Amino acid sequence: MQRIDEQKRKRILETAGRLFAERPSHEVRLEDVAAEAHIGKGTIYIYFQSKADLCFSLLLESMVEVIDAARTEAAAAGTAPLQKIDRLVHTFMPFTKRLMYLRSMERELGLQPEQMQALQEKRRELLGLVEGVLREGIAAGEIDDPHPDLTSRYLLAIFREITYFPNPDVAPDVLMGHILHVLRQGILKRAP
Amino acid sequence: MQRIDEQKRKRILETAGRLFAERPSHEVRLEDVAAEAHIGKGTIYIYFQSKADLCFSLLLESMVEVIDAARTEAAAAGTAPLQKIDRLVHTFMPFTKRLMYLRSMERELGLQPEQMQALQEKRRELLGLVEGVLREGIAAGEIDDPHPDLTSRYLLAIFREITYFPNPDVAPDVLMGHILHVLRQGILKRAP
Amino acid sequence: MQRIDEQKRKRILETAGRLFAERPSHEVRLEDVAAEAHIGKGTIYIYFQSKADLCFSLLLESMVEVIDAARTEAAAAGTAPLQKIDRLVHTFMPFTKRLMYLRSMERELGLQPEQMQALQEKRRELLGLVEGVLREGIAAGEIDDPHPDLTSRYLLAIFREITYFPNPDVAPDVLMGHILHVLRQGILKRAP
Amino acid sequence: MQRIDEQKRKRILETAGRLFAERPSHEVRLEDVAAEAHIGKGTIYIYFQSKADLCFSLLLESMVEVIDAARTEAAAAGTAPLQKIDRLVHTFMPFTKRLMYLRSMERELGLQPEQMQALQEKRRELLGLVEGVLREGIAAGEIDDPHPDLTSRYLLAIFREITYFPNPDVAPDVLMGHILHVLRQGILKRAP
DNA sequence: GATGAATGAGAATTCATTCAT
DNA sequence: GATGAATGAATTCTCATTCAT
Repeated sequence: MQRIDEQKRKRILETAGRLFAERPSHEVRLEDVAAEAHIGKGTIYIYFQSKADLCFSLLLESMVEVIDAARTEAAAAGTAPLQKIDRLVHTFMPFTKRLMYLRSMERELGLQPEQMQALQEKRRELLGLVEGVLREGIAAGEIDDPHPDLTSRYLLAIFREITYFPNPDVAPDVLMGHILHVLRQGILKRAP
Repeated sequence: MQRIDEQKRKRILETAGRLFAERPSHEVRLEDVAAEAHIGKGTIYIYFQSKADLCFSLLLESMVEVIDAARTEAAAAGTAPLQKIDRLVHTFMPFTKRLMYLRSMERELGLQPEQMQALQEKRRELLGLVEGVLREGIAAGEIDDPHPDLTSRYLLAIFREITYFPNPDVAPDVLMGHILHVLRQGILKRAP
Repeated sequence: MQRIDEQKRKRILETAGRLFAERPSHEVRLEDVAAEAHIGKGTIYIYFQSKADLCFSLLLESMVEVIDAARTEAAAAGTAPLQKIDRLVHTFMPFTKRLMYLRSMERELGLQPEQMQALQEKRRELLGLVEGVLREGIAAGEIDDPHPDLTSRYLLAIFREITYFPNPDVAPDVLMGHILHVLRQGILKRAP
Repeated sequence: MQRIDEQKRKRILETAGRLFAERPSHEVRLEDVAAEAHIGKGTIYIYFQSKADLCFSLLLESMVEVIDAARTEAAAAGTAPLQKIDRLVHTFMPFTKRLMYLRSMERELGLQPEQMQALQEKRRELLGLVEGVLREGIAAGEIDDPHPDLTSRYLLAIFREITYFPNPDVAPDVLMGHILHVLRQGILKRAP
């Protein structure tokens, strides 16, 4: 008698994550996931209730991971706020990329309201981390932002955009540098 | 594919646009489009080669429309650059909203490379308009932005984000005002 | 443009009837029905909403047919009641045989309450015909039965039984003759 | 197939009997049976070769039980034949009810010919008991029935019918009384 | 040109059965 | 012997596309 194997659950999730990163969820057949994970099709249904549940789990657990990683970065002491933002973003990127398709299909998954809420909460948590960094800067007198909640959303939006539609002509460093530049001083010319 | 009745073609496109705005493309059956447009299912295939082609056409022609509208705004003389940006964005919004689902499904459509390129080009044109406004401001000495090409992308990303995930707690005006605020002076506290 | 073809609907129903007569409904794949009817699998779904709906329609329309046929027999004037019963039964037999499997699977079909009721009603109608013949006999002073409603049920039960489990050792005529014999005088010996 | 624990085998059979009495066999998963019997799913396969074999065993052993019980009733001396019939029927009822679904699915089970024969034989045995009672009555000059073999089938058919489709409007006693009434004197009016 | 009936490829899910532990 | 995790065959229904009318 084999035991329910957390390892196997992880393996399914990883495999699914890989495939869902390559193509939209409704083009990924669970049969493919099973084949890639070297398990039987039915096995997936032992660990997940349905395809939607698999997607949801993948989404949620990925967010938990990224939030954990980000929290560590955000907690690092003695760093300038904008630098922290920089770090956070670099933490987000691989996750953002991997979940690209899944995120955009969230509506199609037919998730339960409580699942939607769980995701929503994670999203808020993530935004909260960025916002927190901004607020720290405000508290420290280093940042002047009347709406750090909105700014954090812009930041994530920008990161998503440049992750989903990467521009090969512009090096990521240049990009990131420029974002910080805009954050730092805006784009309005000011008198010397 | 005959092109007899341009009116009918438009009607199909409009109807499809409406339905694709409500739900993801693979949940919109061509039968629904036909029914709503009061035509036969087969008729769609007279005007479009396939469902993907219909989506592509919708996407492309919508972008042409929005670009036209935006070009007019961008050409309006005697307006401050950031104000023009504001105007542009208001022009984009309804289109962005309508194409929300379609955009995020672009990859699933299985478009031909030349179709992808056509869309890419339109996108660049749109970004170019925003970038142009920024460059005008730079030329006029009103704006100081080393990468107006990147800034224009940020702007569109932010507009997309706030369109896709609207936050009912923050009035659009506050939002827009804050975006412009950030653009204007960044978020870094500066000595008085 | 082909028209919705009542002929085709009938053909599907007939084909299905044939297959459902041979084996239990859940062993009959709609694909088989389609193949036998020389139509595409999807065509069935044009004429019927689901497999259950097909089964229901088959059941209901067969009952309508048999009731029609039986009504004619029952209306035939100038026949002795027990002879009428004999006739009715001969009318039922082929239908009973054909619907054998379907009847016994009715519960599995997951029919809608209103569908159940429709069938129930037809069943009552059928029983009512037999009961009616008995009541006629009662009215004519030829029959003495305190519960013709129950007797009609027994009759149908017997017919079903001998149809479902035919006994090759006993000729149908002998069987039928014996049933009528029992109905006529019971099985209790009486003094001469 | 080992036969270690006869207790366990019985428990499985009982549990299965309970579930098969509630819903058709193909809606009863062996997993359910195992769960209800508080054993592992695999254990069933130690005692039975397959689901069909389990059903067959249930059917056969239930019939053995009912035949045993009925034999006792039939052997009771000094009772009028029709009264014995009445008793027999009351013995059958719970079994008939419990096997309702299984009986009607017999054909789906894909039983081996020898299994079919075994069941057939039990069925004959059961009918034989009823027939025996009738023959006793004939021998005793109390009954006048040229075909007690057929009459016994009618009786069982009627019992099955009223068990499968019970009519809440008619009390079982009335029903049974009427059946005996018909057996006693038929339904033909006779001159006084 | 227009239509909508016909088609059939395609995918999620279930569950009897097996077999490693 | 007992278990239950693993397996994969099997089937319904959907919908883009075709084509007879």
